[in-house]
Amino acid sequence: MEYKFREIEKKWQQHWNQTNAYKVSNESSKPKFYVLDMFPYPSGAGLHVGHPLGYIASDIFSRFKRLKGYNVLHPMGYDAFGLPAEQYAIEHGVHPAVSTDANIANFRKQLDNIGFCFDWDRQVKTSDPQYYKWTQWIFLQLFNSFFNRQMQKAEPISNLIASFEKEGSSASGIKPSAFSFTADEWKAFDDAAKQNILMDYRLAFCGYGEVNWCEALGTVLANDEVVNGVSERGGHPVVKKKLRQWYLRITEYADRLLEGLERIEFSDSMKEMQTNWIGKSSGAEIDFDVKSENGTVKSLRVYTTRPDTIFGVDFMVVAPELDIVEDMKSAEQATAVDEYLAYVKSRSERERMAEKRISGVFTGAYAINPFNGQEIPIWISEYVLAGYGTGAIMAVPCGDERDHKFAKHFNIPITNIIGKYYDGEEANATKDAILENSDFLNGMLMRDAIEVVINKLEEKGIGIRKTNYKMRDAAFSRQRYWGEPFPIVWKDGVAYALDEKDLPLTLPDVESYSPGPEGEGPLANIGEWVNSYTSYKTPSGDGGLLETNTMPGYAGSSWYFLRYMDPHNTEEFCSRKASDYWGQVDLYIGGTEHAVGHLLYSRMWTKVLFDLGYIGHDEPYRKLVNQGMIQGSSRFVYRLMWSISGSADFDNSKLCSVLFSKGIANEIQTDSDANKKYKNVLNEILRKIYSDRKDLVVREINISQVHVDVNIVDGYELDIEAFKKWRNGEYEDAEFILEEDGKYICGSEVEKMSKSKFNTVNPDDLVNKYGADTFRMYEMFLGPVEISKPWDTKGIEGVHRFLKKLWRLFYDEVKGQVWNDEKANDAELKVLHKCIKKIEDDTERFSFNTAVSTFMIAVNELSDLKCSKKEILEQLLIMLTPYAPHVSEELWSLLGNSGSVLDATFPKFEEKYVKESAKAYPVAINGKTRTEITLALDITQQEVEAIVLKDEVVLKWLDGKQPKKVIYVKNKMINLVV
RNA sequence: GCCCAGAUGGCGGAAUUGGUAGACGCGUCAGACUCAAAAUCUGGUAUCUUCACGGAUGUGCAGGUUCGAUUCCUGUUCUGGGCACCA
Repeated sequence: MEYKFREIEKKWQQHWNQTNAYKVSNESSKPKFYVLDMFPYPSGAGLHVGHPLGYIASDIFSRFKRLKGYNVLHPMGYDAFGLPAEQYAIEHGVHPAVSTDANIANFRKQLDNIGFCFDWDRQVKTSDPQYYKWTQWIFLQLFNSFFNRQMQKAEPISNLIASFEKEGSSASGIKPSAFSFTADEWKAFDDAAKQNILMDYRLAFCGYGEVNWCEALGTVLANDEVVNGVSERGGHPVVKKKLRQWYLRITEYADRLLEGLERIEFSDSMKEMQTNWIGKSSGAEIDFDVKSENGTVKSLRVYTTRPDTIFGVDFMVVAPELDIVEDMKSAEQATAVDEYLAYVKSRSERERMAEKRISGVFTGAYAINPFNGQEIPIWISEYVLAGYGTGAIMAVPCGDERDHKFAKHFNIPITNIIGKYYDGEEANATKDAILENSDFLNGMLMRDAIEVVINKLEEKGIGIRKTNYKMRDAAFSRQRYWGEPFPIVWKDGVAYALDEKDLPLTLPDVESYSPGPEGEGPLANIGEWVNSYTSYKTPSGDGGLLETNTMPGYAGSSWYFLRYMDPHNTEEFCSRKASDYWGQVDLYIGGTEHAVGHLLYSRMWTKVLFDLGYIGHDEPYRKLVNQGMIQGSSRFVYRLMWSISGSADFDNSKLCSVLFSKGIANEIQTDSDANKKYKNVLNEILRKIYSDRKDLVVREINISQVHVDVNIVDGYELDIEAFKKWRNGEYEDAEFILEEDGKYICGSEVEKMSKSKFNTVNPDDLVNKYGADTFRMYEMFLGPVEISKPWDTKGIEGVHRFLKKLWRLFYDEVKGQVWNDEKANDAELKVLHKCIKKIEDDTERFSFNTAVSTFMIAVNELSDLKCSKKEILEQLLIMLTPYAPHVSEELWSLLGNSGSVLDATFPKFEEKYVKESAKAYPVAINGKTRTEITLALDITQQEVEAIVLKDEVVLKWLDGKQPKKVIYVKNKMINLVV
């Protein structure tokens, strides 16, 4: 009886399906455990072997927790809105809903192949109106809330209105705003004025922001679609354009997002990334008087974390896109400024930050140092971004590297305020220097001077203490079709929320996915839809136009973990009872690429829902495990680019492809003799094709490196026959220049796994060849789940062999059943319990690769002991269930068990079976291990010294000398210091 | 440019708290079984050196702390991820 994995896997997948083995109930006496995978986008390319890595890890953990007696929620669904589906629609005319559903069906089939324990009854899809109804509903909660700074929480906007009615704009607990009014004035405002003010406080609000505008395509492009400043498609120029946008006021939650990190188990690096993204800093805002030609700009406000360096300011830098630049420029500098502005407009933020080349222009205006009246030139440069701080900095070259380079480049004189700490060559950002050339700060330690200056600024009324955040409010709209419509109607320039009873506001079908006028989304082209709420009642009258932006990709994924708890609820996004039962996600598995996007947004949404009383916890994920990325290992062939001299009138199309094996290609490029030799070879090939054309000769050998499908390469050796059939026979007539041993060897490189690089490996093929159990275990065996590594299919045989070896402990091909009911002996029990301990520990700490090794060791040892005892094997099967559920269930049932192994109880480790009384200690002399001595575990230091000093090897190394010290660490090692 | 991570045999990796570097698997070499092959089994396999016993070197690179460093510290190189409209 052999291991027929295909039959076994099919049989049990069907069985589990029929018996609803993975159905999870919200009612259970067991403790709950919630395991979640990051929401997948159902891409048209389907799954490659990199995708299931995290799913297998979470599946193992879910099954493990189930064996440990938990009620485990492990759902799966689809983040189905997104750009690729829309792009596909533009190119192929297929409705995104149709292509998305096809992708989902394919995705699902691929997942099912691998045998996951998802409860598919709970599947969600963000593009389903029954789902996005609640995304819109939550948006309305954000729209109808403001952040009460005093309470540090979101509250209904009606509270704010009540405060305004009582106290006007001086109401306590609200953020500073440009609006200033009394309670009476507030009451007298018309609705439009009131709404305008409220918009400044809403957690979801409207503002203006810059987008990548491509005039030629008439559309707004994602950052992804802009490469080197031009559109990816067509290479058209891209400039920045201001458009009305929706935003989420995530900055109000900056401190809560920081504080929450202390209460959740994310890796330190992940917390660091989020902390850095939020970028909290403290310093001061300082107003400088401005002297400019036309005098329209009176002052310039800068933000600095180092007010102590105020006397080291040698120039100012203003973000070029700020409006004041226009008013500050002098007549003489106007042309240079305008040219520079045009340049900056074509630059993306990323390019500006990454730019090493220093650029900038003097505006012709000066700022006045408020303490000593010194005139400071005001420059503009792309390295200062409008979005951070006030968009203007005071540059202190002796203390800041960027400022220093800028000053050196433009020959701006540098004031040294830190004495010997500055060497004239490199800036020094120290806070430990004693200040010089600093007026009233002279002689003061810099770190002390910070406070002194801030106090002085506030006293003189020219500056304030200021906490700043690098994080900006999150842009929350897209000029696209395939996303959630906003439940907003515009009337006379005012945005009004739709009534909850009108949700969902469904996405209309469109004929064309091209953008509307002025960069608006495609919805703007459907007048019928935009006007469909004309009878809608707003407080300022009837009618209005629907918002034509749609929500971004992260809208639906910011709360999906809550919907899984109560996916069919038609009354609420998730009942409080369900969210109280499941609570936080206990284990969240996904890649680090979401470190600062999704993981911050969903944390914010959770906090808002918590503040408003809809859920009982304010952090969505208790523990996060980051899976590494599986990279592709690409293979290359080296193709000749024909270069022929002679008469030009020959038929190019007759030329065949010539492919050099890697070694030959290298040789040709590095060795002139080889080059000559292969020219002759090529000339012979040429003769074969053009027997009548002796005048044609190969001029030079140029070789291009071409990706080849990794699936037709065995290791590095190309399967030439398969290659000839590849790409519809493109290389059918190719000539191959092989290595001496007759092989064609490919080049290789580790790159991102992607279809275009022909380095994707499809899990379906591997499951078909080796089975899901082998595939699952092999993915885990590759290495730690958190680490990125290249995929290599080679080792999968080893894991498959392991499962066959396991099978042979139960059934022999010749003898049939070998398992028996004999009583286990001490050696066998020791193997089992060593295994229990290690599997339990390794699984708990997500060290799945070492767990697989442990299974291998156990099976090897049991094979050596010729142990086929049910007493031992049965326990082993339970432990193996999370990793290889199909074979475990099959053998479990063959052992005569009636219930499913999925519901067995994880074996209990017992110390007494593994207890040792002695240990073979490594003995080192001066830290170098020289021998090994076996000692009892309860031995004393004196006894150790006595025994060790009699050892022959030790005596040889001591060479008659007395050891200075004998270090004995119980259960570890012995070291003699000479 | 900024933030984060990683680097160990021919390859993937192990070493959980500073204590025998290379578990386990792949590959490879030798052997057994076989008419042969596959499958399976047994043994070897970091590098250099030695007939051998053994010795020396060795965890990206350069330093440091320690009786002892893959592990801690400082600097550095390369590779990967993110940088606000891919998801």
